Amino acid sequence: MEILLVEDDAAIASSLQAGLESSGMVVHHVSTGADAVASPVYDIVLLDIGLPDFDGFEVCRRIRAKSDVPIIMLTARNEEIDRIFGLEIGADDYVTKPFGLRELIARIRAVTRRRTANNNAVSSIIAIGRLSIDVASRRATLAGESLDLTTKEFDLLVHLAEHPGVVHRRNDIMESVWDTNWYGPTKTLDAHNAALRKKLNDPRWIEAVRGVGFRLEEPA
Amino acid sequence: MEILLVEDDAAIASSLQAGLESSGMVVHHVSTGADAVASPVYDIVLLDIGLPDFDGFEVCRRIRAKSDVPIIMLTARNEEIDRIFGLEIGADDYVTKPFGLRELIARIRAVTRRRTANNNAVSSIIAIGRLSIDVASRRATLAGESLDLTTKEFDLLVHLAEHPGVVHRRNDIMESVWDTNWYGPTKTLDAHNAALRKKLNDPRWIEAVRGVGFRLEEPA
DNA sequence: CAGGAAACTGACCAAATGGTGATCATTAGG
DNA sequence: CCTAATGATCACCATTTGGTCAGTTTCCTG
Repeated sequence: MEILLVEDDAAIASSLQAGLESSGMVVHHVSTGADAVASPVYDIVLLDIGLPDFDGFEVCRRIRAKSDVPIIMLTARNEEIDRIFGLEIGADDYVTKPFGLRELIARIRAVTRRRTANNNAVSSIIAIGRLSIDVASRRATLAGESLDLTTKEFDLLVHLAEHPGVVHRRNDIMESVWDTNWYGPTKTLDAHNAALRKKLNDPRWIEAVRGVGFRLEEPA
Repeated sequence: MEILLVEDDAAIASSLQAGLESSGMVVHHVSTGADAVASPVYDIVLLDIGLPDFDGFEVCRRIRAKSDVPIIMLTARNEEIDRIFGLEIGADDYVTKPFGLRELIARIRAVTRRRTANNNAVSSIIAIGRLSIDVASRRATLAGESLDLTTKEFDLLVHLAEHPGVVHRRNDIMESVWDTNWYGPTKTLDAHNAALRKKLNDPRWIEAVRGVGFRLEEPA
């Protein structure tokens, strides 16, 4: 865990640095906002609000402009909480002085844990050529354009997209999307398939394999 | 208040245990570092430094690796204080033997009080565009304006905001906010959802995904 | 204890969605 | 080239779902 500590008070900085390093963290210390903005990207930023050159809010904004790194603000007075809040800068958390080292470490862990947890939840994206499907947020885009799909259309697309290029049998699709493996005389699947094809613009996205089922693949 | 007492001297341990229990605390006693590390999490740990297997510093470090529980070190000799300081292990306080029971109890109270007080001063922020939510202090602002939300509205907002952009199923929302996964014919969720939308000014903040649930996202 | 805010509920409505079968088009195989 | 089988398309109808609202109950505060 590599930390960027932005703090102009030398006493506070060295004490924090010692404490954090004894917990196995690597601390890079800078004392001005300019240095902070110019620094490479670390795992997390601890940012004091009272800085000599420009204030912590501005630093926060500039870091955010180029990176998504977690930021914890260190604030001296309680009143500053309201300012943080009002400004709606992109900090992940804040700690008010005086704070214990334990508090701070716990916060660092919490923020990074939250970050990675969120990333995991978002990483359910299927990409097939120009087609991109985010299963968790139930959205699909084609060549950057958002597709407006109904529930069944989306489920059908996901089922096909989970194994692009392979043929899915009608029974399997019915089981996965409609919770029944019975494919009667109805045209339900075909109807939704048709709707999906139309929204994909090019019907070749979904190829019918006669007597078997369907296959999803990017048109040549 | 449940206490984990880590002490290998049987005489000291039983005397401490009796004293603490007469003050209304529940004491779990183990006599080795291995047992201490393997114990579940209690409200506070009293940790003797002179242990038979590995020393108290090591135990402290290992407990810290997995938990944020307050720790008070019990040290026999004054010189050890320096070691505690120098090592900056994550102990919250220490008392030197011999110590009075009254003093120990006072320290326990002080540490736990400090802990909870600090927790109040520390908070975590979820920011989604112009919307900012402070979960701990239960406040939300939109474009700098404070939002006046009811309990359920706030809980609902937090649940959605923890994963912005992803679709939350009605069942999941009910479970998280209402402690029931049953979504009957009632319109409870919809009613609160409507109220929240109104307070967010723009109904597009919360998008309904038909047949599935809801998604929170900043309107374009 | 009274008043008011919050929470819950069920009825109602409008719109989106899904299912159906008739009909048309295409393909495979003889 | 013909036919049977399969897939595609379309319009229509029933159902489901979400949004709104008003009325009632519950809870909290002064």
